Formats: sequence, structure tokens, C-alpha cells
Amino acid sequence: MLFEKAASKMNYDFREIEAKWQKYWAKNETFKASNHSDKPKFYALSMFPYPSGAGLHVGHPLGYIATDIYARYKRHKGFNVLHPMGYDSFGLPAEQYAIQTGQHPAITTEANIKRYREQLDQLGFSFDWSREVRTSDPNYYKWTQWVFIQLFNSWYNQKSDKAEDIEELVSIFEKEGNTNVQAACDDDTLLFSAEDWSGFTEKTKQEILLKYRLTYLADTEVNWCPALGTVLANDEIVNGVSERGGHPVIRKKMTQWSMRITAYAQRLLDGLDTIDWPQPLKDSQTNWIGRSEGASVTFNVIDNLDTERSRSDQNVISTSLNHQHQIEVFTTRPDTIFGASFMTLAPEHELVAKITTPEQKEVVDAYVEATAKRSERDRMADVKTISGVFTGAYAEHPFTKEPIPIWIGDYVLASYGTGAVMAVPCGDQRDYDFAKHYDIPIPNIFEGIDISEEAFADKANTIIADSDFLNGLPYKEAVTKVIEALEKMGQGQGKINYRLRDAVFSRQRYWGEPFPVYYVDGMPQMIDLQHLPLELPEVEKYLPTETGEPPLGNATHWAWDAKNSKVVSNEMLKQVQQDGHSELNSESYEGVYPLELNTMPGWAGSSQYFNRYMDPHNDEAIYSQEAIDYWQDVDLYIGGSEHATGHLLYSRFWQKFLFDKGIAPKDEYAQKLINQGMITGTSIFMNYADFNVLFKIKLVEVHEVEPIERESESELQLLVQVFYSKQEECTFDNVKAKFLEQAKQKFVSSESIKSYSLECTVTGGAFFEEKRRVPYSSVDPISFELDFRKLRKNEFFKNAISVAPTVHRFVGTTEVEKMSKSKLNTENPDDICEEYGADSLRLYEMFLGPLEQSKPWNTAGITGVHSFLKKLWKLYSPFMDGSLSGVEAEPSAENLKTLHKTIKKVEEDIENFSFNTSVSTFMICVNELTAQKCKSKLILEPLAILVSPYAPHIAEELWERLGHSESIAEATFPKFEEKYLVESTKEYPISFNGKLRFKLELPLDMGKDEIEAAVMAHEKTHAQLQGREPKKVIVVPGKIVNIVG
RNA sequence: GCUCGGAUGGUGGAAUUGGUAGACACGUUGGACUUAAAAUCCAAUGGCCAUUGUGGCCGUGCGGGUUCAAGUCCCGCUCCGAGUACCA
Repeated sequence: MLFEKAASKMNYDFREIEAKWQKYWAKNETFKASNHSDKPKFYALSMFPYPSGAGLHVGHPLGYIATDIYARYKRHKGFNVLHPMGYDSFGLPAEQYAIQTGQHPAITTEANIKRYREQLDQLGFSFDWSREVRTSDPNYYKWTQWVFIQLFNSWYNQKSDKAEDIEELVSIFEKEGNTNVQAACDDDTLLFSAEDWSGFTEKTKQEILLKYRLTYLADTEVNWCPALGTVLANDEIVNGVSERGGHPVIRKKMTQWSMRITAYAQRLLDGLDTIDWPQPLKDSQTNWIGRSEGASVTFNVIDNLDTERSRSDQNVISTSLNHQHQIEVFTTRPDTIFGASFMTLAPEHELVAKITTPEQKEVVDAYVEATAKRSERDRMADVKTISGVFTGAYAEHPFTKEPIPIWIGDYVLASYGTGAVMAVPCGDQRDYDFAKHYDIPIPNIFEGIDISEEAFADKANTIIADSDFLNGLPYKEAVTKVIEALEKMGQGQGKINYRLRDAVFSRQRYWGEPFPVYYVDGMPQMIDLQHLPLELPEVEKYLPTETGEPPLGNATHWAWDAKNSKVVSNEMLKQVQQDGHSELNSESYEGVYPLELNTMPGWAGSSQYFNRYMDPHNDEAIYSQEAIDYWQDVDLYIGGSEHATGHLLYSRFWQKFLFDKGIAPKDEYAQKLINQGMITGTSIFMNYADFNVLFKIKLVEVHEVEPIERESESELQLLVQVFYSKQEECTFDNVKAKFLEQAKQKFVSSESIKSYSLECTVTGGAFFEEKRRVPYSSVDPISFELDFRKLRKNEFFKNAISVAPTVHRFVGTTEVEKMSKSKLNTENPDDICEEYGADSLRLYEMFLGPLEQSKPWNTAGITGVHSFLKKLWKLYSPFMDGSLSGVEAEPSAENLKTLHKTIKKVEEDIENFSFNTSVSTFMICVNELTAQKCKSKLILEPLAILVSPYAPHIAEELWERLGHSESIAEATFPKFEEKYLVESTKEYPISFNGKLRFKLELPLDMGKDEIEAAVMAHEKTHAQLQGREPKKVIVVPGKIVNIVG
């Protein structure tokens, strides 16, 4: 008993140690950050997770561990560290679960968060949990709604290049109309004067302002699925039907909220130069924004064929006047305008119906209808098929005045540019292919270029020919000249086009932030801040209503009483609508209006959470000025690259907006960002079509004809091949049933037997006919041999039949894939924590490879880091068993060298986020100190601090056992001192013609010539040279010697 | 197609500015301890050839080049991964 107790104190009992310190940190609020400090601030942030029902898998903590190491390191370095965590807790899975089970998403979400928290706590993160945020918490989304209102009340002034108050725009309108206003606004905004403005009705004014607001209502084309009553994202549609249920999907216009992110396109692009983010991520944002420079050109549509005919008769009639229709195109190659031989409109282009000639109407209508049926994604995926039809109409070339046929084709997308192109087949491959296909002329306007096979698109080597005033000019000059000419004619100007579209901000979902919006006379009104949050109403069903309204349409208590500023029953609404302001009804019915039924998208809540962490409980403001002045911005942000064009773009946009409004002090919120690589899982496949089942059967025959029933018992062993289709489960019952069926056919003759019974004992096993996934956790991580005991732990395989291992080995084939629950290749951190402890898991995740690289998960190597921790523990044992009893060994020079080498490397590694190499460094350090039998506190104390960011639990325990009563978290990071590393000699590699031949130890302070002399005098040098005279001797002091000859 | 990554032993991966390729760990093999197993410890471990010892040759996806010296720099490919996709 006594012995056991002593042993447990001596052994590395990670379970006890980890639980102890996790409790200690929570109790002492070790990692609580203060908004006031004399220390410099450091804000370390991990992207907050969506709390899914599956819990964390080993891929999740990778980034958290990295952030945690850095945060703990910075704390050791004397920083006041903010390291918060929260949950992005609105989202689809909880809603879908609610649809299936009727359980409120809030309940599911709460349960999932609880599970996440347990798992996170287990890993020993230094989070300041007092600052936790949840996007689905009304106290949080109050401020999401508030930002929305700020956006609504703002417009983008292109003159000052920032967002400004909408009231200022109104006063400009009142003074001078909108003729001088340069704003990011809808394309169809008409010009008006101050007089016009004052003459507009209030509703018209509101309609006009909506065209300027940074969040606005617009008709947006969406993928509408009538059967599901919902809008689908592009990837929810497969082959034109819904992925779920296979219902038809149509493109439909819906009034939805949009965010005018395009106003910030240029600033989002420019800002990338100011932040330290990974280049691939910057590239993908750059591509997503998709800036292209060129010109917009207006082509006049020729009104009727008579005009055209008379022109071809050389009776020149001016056709540039009174054209009914104009087509505006965007081109990046205005220099090739003389090569334009046709135009193509997107089938959805509004002019299609107007300009199509009666003769062509039928084919055009058919084509338009056919394309409408295809989703945009389908159209884009199908690049090879060329299709289009001629409208019968012609446009006039701005310079040559020649008629140009107008076609429609689905290779032109309505959503990019103006939905119309001037087709220059000689300079664009798509135009070229289209022209070839429909036999349209392909004029060549390039000097010395053969275009008989393909288009020529190389701007750099372009010399324009056959183009009137552009002849002989290279690309750049030609562009300038054309734009000048077009501007003079009023038929075009230089233009910068962006691929980036305004972001649709409405979702027909339940589990999201409600808009703080009600409608008076169809115009949106914002609810005042003091009445926020506008909380999600309760609903009976989480599906869209029968009339196709979003789920909030099911709410019975969802109308806004503007007078009393509160949510009231829909009954009140109906009353008012039916009766108007009738005197029959009491006053309270007045001023009740419908509330918005859409909710905000997933990215709304995540677009400003990093700021809210600075002051998460503030009920008066999104955060106090004081808090943001102190914390400023995120110093280190770690998360996955899959958010490159979603969250990471939208949040930059919101931040820039908050900056413009003076609410945030920085216009980029994260100076440094790192993408952790994906941890891929190893999927295991079993494939045993030919494996047999060995059964023992007992056959009881009962013969009808005999007077006395005779029981005959025969025990048979037989091999039966059991085949399984993919759908069938490999359970004992399934196998047995199949076996009995076969046995019956084989052994029971129907004539003599009245009845029979079969029993079977399984002595063999059965497996699958086809390649089938089995859980990664059920195989040996090295041999991939299946372990049936482990397999049966998985619910799906709980009845799987095993075979004695001596009979047959089941070895799986492997495939590396993204980790996901459905692929059965996830690895649960809990199991690893249980077996090896959190410190082992933390070290191992870092040891796996470079943080940013994607890497396969394999538990095989975890024993390595675990035994490292045991060795580390052992190193400190003299301080635990009392054997040292106060005697303190002075550190040897060797000890100091090892320590300082480690300090230097680990510090460099952390600064460079090269966590995998510091784990190696620790291993080397511990191996060396063990070999040196180091017993010095002066070495072991700093070592504990070095290890503490990586393996905080063991570090705390060792620190305590060294006699400290305070947490190691605030201990000062050891200072590297060069003096301990100074060497007096160097083992020079001596190479001949670049090949290493031998090594020679020489003093480091030896000069070049001395080294050469020493090397040349060496006997091995003579042996190598064999009397030859070296041509050259290269000596790099402190590095290498190379002898050429 | 375009953009961006990447390719090093049986495996994950090391290798500051070009300067000893394969650190560290896993695995494997052999050994110690043990009745045995686990745990722990020790040794070997890129390939080929030779050998009493010493040694030699080849080796960082492929083909060239620059250099005293190339995993690292340059040119041309191949393959793999990620993102994006008719962007006018």
C-alpha cells in the first residue's frame, strides 16, 4: 500500500495531473485577460467553431493548439494576452435536426456546445472563458442586428472613398439632387435635381435611398425549389434538380437583402498589401474580387432593316440618332474593337425580347426557355458544347458603322459585366469557337499572326492591323486611343470591372439572426437600438410555410407594434390590414406592421465577433471605446483556408465599414493570419468477397410417416459463401438467416421430413462482398489489420461477426481523404486523451508536420511523444523523491550548452510557427540532459518554462514540484545567452571535388590560410590527392573546406 | 484551362544566407531484463558493391544548366493536392 502510493507520486500520472491543473486554471482564472494593463497587449485568436453534433475530431484542435502555444509563449514573454473562444452557433445542421425531430435548435445547440466545451477543456487550452460569445445568443446578435442597421443608414461616397451617413446624402439631395454624387449605387439610378427631390413622395425618396444604402433590398435571382419551398445554394443542385429529393429547381427573382460589398472591392484588394496573410489566401481573394481593366462600349441597335439596306446602297444615312436600343458591353480588349464581327447577349438579357425579329422569335424563345431550365452551375460546367441562336437584329459598329449580327448564347453569363459581349473571334477563343461553329466571319486584325487554327490572345505581342486609326499600335497604346475616341463620341469610356458581386444577405431559414426590420407600406424600417435584440420567435414548424414564406412565416407572434416598440401577435396585424385605420378598432391596432421573415446568413455573426471579444458583456455598445482602444486588432489569427472567400472576405468588409464610421480603429482587423493545414484521415476499406462462413448445424428431422417420431441429430460442418450487398449490414442475424436458407435447400428433402429445426453455431466469420468502409479506429494503425473487438464498438458494426485471427487476417486497404464522420476516418481526441493524455495529444499534433501543411493523421507515432514526456518526467525525479534533499548541483557547461541551444531554437521556432521542429528540439534536449545526468534546478526550471506552452499540464506539475507555488503561466521565458554556445573548435568537413572525404577538428579562430595549411598537411589529404597538385582550395571559415583538383 | 501549393528512406518529416542530405520520431531487426507478457533500456537501420579493418559507387519526381559546392538557384517537363472555373 505504502509502496503503491509512493510509486504513484513518482510516476507520470497524466490523468491526475491534467485534471488537477485544468481545475486549478479554471478556479484561479489564470487566463483571464484584463482590459487594463501596463504590459503590451497581444490578441491571439482561433476561428471559433460551429458546434456540430459530431463533436471535435483530431483535426479541429490543430489550429487551437498552435494558437494556444503562441498565446502561452507571449504570456511568458510578458504580454497581456487575450485568447478567447466562442461558438458560431447559428447554422443549418441544428435547423435540419429540428425539422426532422421538432426539437428546438437552441436545445440541440446548447447540448452540442456543452460537449464541445468538455472536449476543449480536456485539452488544456488557455482560453479566457469569461469572454465566450455565441452568435445565437440574443445578447450577442443584438449587435449583429445593430451593425446591420448601421449599414442600412450608410452610403458609400466614392469622392471621399468611405462610407458616410445616409443623412448627409439626403442633405446633398435636398441641395443639389444627385447629379454630382459619386456613390456606389444601383446601376439603374436615375438623375434628379434638388427640385425633383423635394417633389418626390416620401415613398419615392425611400426607394431612391435604398439604391444607395450599404445594405439594401433588391430583386435577386435565386435557385427556387417549389417542392421544398426554399432557395437552394448552387451546390445543393445536381443536374437541375434538388440534391435532396430530386425536385425541379427554377431560377426565380426574389426580393432579398443584399450587402453592397462591391463598394469596397478596391479597398479590399488594396488592403491585402498591408496584411501578413498567406499568399495563396490573398491570391484567392484577389481572384474572387476579380478586378479587370478595360472599357465599356455602347453599341446602337439598328432599328430596322430598311435603314440597313439603304446604307448598303451607299446612301449614307445617319443611324446614330434616335436609336431605340443600346447594348452596353464590357471588354478588356477595346483595342480589338475592329475585329468585332458579332455580339452575343446572355439569354436572360433584357433586350433579347425587345430586339428579336419576328422571324427569329420562335427559335429565340425556345432557346431562352431551354437555358432557363439549366442552373448556372450546369451551364458553367458544360464548357464544351457551343450553343446559341441569332436574334435577327443587328448592332452598328461604333467606328465602321457596319452592321454586326446580334446573337444570344449561353456562354455569356448574365451575372458578369453587362451580360453582353462584343465578340472578337480573332482575339478570344470562346468567340472564335462560336464563330467557327456558326460560320460567322473571323476578321484578322493582328499583324503577322496566323489565326487559322485558334484565336490569338497574347496582349504583350499584339500589333493591331486593319483597324483604321489603330494600325501599327501595340496593345496598350491602342487601348488608350480607342477609349479616347469612344469618349469623344459618347459611346464608351474606360472602366474597371469586378467579378465580385454584392452579397445576398437573406436566408429563408429559421436558425439565424432575425432582421431588425419591419415594413410600412412595403418600405423597410429599422427598429431602434434600445429595442434590440429582436429575438427569434417560437414557431410550430421549422419548414417554410405552405405559401412559400420562410419559416418565420409560421410564427404567430411576429408583428411589430411601432407605437409601443414591441413584438405583438400577428392577429393585430391582420386586424389593421383588413380594416385599415378603421374607427371600429381600438387604437392599439394602429401602427402594427409585419416583420421581416428572412434571417441573416451564417457569415453575419462571424463578421465582427473578434471585436466583440474585447468587451463581450457590454450592453450599451458593441464594445467600449476604451476596450477597442486597448486591444486594437487581432495580432494572430489562425484558422482554415476554406474560409478564404467567405468569412475572411466578409469580415474584412465589415471591419472597413466599422472603420469608416469611426467604430473600429483599424481598417484591417487581423495583421497576421495563418491557415493550419487540413488533417486528413486514413479511410480503411475491407474487401473479402471470397471469405467463407464456417457453421456447425444441428439438423432435427421429424418424419411424418413413422408411428414414432424419430429424432435424428446430425452435426454438419459446412462452408457457405455468404454474399452481402452494400446496403445490408453484416450482422449475425443477417448471416444466420442467409445460412439457414442455404442449408435448408441443401440438406432437407421435403418428402420425408415433416418438420425440422436448424441451429447453428458460428465458428467462422463473414465479411463483405464489396469494398466497404470500416472505422479507422477498428484497425491497427500500422498493419491496418482489423480488430473485431474494436470494430464492434462502433454502433454500426456492433453485431459484426469475427473469425479467429489464426484462420484469417483481415487487412484493409487505405485511402487518404478529408476527415469526416461519414467516411468513418475520424479520430476522436477524447480517446487519445484517455490513453495518452492531453499533453501527448498536443505535442503529437504539433509533431505531425508543419502547421500550414495538410498531413495525414496516424496514431502510430503518438507513443514517441508520450515516451518523451515520460523521459522528461524522469529527468525531474531527483526533485520528487527527496533524494537530492536540498543539495543543488551546479549546472555543467554541457548542461548550459544544451539548455541555451534549446532556448534559441524553440524561441525561433515559435516565432516562425515551426512547432514541429521545436518538439524535436525538446526531445534532443531531454535525451542530452538525461545522458548528462543533469540534476540542476538552474537547468530544469527554465526547461519547464520552455515546454509549458506545448505541454502545459506536465510543466505546471514539474514547476510545482520544483517548489513554486505560483502557476508557471506567468513565469518569464528564459533568456538565451550566446556565451554558453561559444565553441572553440569546429569539426570541418573536408571535401574533394565536392565530395566529403573526412572530417578534421580545428580551432574556430584559425584563419583561412592556417586552415588551408592544416588541411594540406594532413595525411588523408595526401592520400586523396595521390601526389596531384590541387587546382583550387576553397576555405569557408567555420563552415567547410573543399579541395578541387 | 487558370491560380496556388507540393514531390526527400519502409512511414511522418529535418536540413538559417547554396556549404557534412536523411535531425527527431514511428516502424523493422537484433540484444538485455522477465517464467512470460507489457513496460523499460542498448545496438543497427537510404540503396548497391566490396570487405580483416579501411572503403567505393549511386542517391532529395524527371531532363538540362549555373557553381569549388545544388534538396536549396535558373530553364524545360512529369505527377500529386487545393482553390477556381465560359470573367468577355
